[in-house]
Amino acid sequence: MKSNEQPAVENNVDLEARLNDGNTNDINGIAHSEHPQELRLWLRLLTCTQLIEKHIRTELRVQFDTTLPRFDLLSQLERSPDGLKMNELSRRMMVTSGNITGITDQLVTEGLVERITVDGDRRAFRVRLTTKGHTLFAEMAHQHELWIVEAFSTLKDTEIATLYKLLGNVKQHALNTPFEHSQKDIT
Amino acid sequence: MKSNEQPAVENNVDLEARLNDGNTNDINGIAHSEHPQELRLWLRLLTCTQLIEKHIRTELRVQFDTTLPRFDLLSQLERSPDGLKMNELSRRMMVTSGNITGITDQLVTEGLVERITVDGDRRAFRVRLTTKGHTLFAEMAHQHELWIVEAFSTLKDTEIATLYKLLGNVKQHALNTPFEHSQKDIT
DNA sequence: AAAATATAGTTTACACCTAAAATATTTAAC
DNA sequence: GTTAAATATTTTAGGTGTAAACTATATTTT
Repeated sequence: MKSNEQPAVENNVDLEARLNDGNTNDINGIAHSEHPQELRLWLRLLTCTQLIEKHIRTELRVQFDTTLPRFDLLSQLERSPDGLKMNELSRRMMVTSGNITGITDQLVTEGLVERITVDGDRRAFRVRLTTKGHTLFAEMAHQHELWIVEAFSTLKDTEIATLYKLLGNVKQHALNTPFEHSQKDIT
Repeated sequence: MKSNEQPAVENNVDLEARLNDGNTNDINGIAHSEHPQELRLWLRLLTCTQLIEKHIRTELRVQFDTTLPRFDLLSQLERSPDGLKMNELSRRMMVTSGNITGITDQLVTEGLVERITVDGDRRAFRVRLTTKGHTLFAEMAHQHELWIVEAFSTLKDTEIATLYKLLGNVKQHALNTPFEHSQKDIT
């Protein structure tokens, strides 16, 4: 009776399946395809992020009836008592400004943030936490921290530090290597 | 003249902004909030994944006029000459089966995959690469590998191995800790 | 000052993604 | 052998994400 198994989490996660095993290599194709190490790392990075992210999304939905993007936006606002402009939110959250418009609309409807006009620039708004938003975010952030700590509880402090440092290199490299396409060399 | 700066990539990425600096800690609030290390790591992990993923999405769109989910689905099929059932794709890609339906529809329209009936089970389909799909995927996968190798080119082999191993621990921990909610202990 | 450009934000069209309900079929139970 | 439960897939409704077009305001150029 295979009735009550875990729904999807118990299963293998085979994102990492699309890789040559090293055995099944065709004899002449070895030289050109000598980089599966990076591919493996990328798929694992992706899997880790997705697993943790899905967990957080579920908890936010079940416990607070909200979503990750909304939480993230509140999170950005929390340390800016005067609020942030829409384009500043867009930049910090690495999403398009159209997207910020939608999420902000949701949060305004829920009464958690408010749009405030900016003196001297009638195009712009500042988005600011309401009292209700501030209070609610505090609760959520506390829980959120517990989930994250749990997610990495399998690592020692030194290992966390190592991960942090190595990923810092990856991050900087990504930021310094913008796009092949916008590489309009001035030469 | 601040005219032609890089559009968004040159900017700081401030996902990691929502953290106590360690300096600005209120004196009495130190004890309870002693876990920002994990939070920092999480935000950095997220930033790395997002930067690389956005890059890949852009390249796939510009160079091949396709999307990451479609590429991923083709990728899953590539090593299964007989195809995979929808629910198997769903499991491997960690997305809902409804989602697989949509992506498969797209790929069928593009002529890259085909739905094949399964003998003895008229509910199920196997999805299989067409010749066209197989050929096109080979090109894309080659480029994809180059992008990924580039993304991690700042790391030494030993560092890649370290990252891979530590993330393996995180992944296993996430897989072994399903959901607080579905934790129906048999005890 | 008028014209050209840049910027802030919204809207539109479309792809993804989810959870939940609906369909169709298969398997298990009685 | 009919009913009940499980399985495979699709459909539906709604939130999130993008790129590109659009509106309105600011700034720069001439």
